Amino acid sequence: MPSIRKATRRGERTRAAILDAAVPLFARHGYRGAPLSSLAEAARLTQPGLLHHFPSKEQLLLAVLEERDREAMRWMRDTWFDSGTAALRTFVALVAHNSTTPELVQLFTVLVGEGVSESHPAHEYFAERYARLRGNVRRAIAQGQDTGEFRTDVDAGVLANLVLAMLDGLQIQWLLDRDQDMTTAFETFTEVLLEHLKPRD
Amino acid sequence: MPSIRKATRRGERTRAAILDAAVPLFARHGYRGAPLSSLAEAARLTQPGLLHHFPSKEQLLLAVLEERDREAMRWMRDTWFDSGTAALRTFVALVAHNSTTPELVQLFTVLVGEGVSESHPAHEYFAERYARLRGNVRRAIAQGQDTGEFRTDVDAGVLANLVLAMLDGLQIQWLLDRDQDMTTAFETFTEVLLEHLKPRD
DNA sequence: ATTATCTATAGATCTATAGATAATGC
DNA sequence: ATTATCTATAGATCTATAGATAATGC
Repeated sequence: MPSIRKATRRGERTRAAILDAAVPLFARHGYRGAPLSSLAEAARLTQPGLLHHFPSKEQLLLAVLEERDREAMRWMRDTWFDSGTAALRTFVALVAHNSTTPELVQLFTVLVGEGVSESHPAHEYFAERYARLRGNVRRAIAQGQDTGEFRTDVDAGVLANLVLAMLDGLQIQWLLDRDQDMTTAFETFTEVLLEHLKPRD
Repeated sequence: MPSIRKATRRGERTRAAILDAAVPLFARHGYRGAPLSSLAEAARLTQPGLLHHFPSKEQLLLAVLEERDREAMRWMRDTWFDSGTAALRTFVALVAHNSTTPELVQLFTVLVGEGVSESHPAHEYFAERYARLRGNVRRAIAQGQDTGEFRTDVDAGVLANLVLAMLDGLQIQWLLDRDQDMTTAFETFTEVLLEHLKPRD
């Protein structure tokens, strides 16, 4: 309290409120389907009021993605790198966790779909995000291979592709029909994969 | 020629031209990102000229999806139902085929992403499409289980989810980075799955 | 004094309709 | 005669800017 400058200056609070308010709207309607006016209204501001904090809609989108990505990363920090098996099983826990936050799942699914378009402001962002995630997963699997935990005659990069693809694909189906249980499905996938990865004699 | 009424009445040709011209634009920019004016221009019409054939942009979108779905279905008709193994391997061939038509892959990936939003005009369409595809895949696997080709202690419905999810997920990664070879990846997945499905002693 | 927020509005763009003109095909 | 296409435009909506007013915090 004494030496720390009051951290909640008004601007910071408003900025955070805008980022929070934008999540459900971008999730429900996508970037192109959510007008600035509705984003501002959700944050209890006028539209120029919002633009005082984010100079354009594009920059707001990127700020939302970075903010939510940072939070998602925090969730699974540290857990990964004990063993390859533990790393893969952590993804099952991640999927189970995601089932409790449909809004965030929808945010990323809707935006990555839009973002496949090269003309979309988050196209580069998603390309880089996947490259990074793929690298993380690949390294976890390669480490399991190095320690003799996993068989070595399979390409860790390809397996990383499969893991990420399964996450995204199951989310799509779940969002289109909540009866499709993505946790059970991903659990099955993970066990099939781990069985396959057992070193052969 | 004699009794068949001239099949290419002008209206039908224009309608087909509109549907064809819409594919690359919806693929590149999504439904919300592709204005009617650009769709009309690509079909060499004015905007009201286009709306003479499709009374609204929504109806045009649905017509495009149904048209392209019909074509995609034609591609893999009949092949499926010989054996469960053949059915699953057919999907590998489908992925290889898809690699040659990035525009169509992008069309469906971008639109299904947008379509996850309940406010999107194709939301219902995609929900039904996935239910139908899932049923088809599930039946192929269940048939393999009935004939003793596959082990029976796994849920065919869950496996159908996995197969469709993998298709979609790999497409996303491929579209974001064409270096990600989805055919090899899907082939690996299929072999892992088939190995797992071998009946145990 | 500086930062946040608002009112007002420019300027572009978007879907859809009305009604006139041109082309087509029985 | 019917269908296709066009011109013109209504009416809504969208992003962003200019400039005035209100609130905040050293």
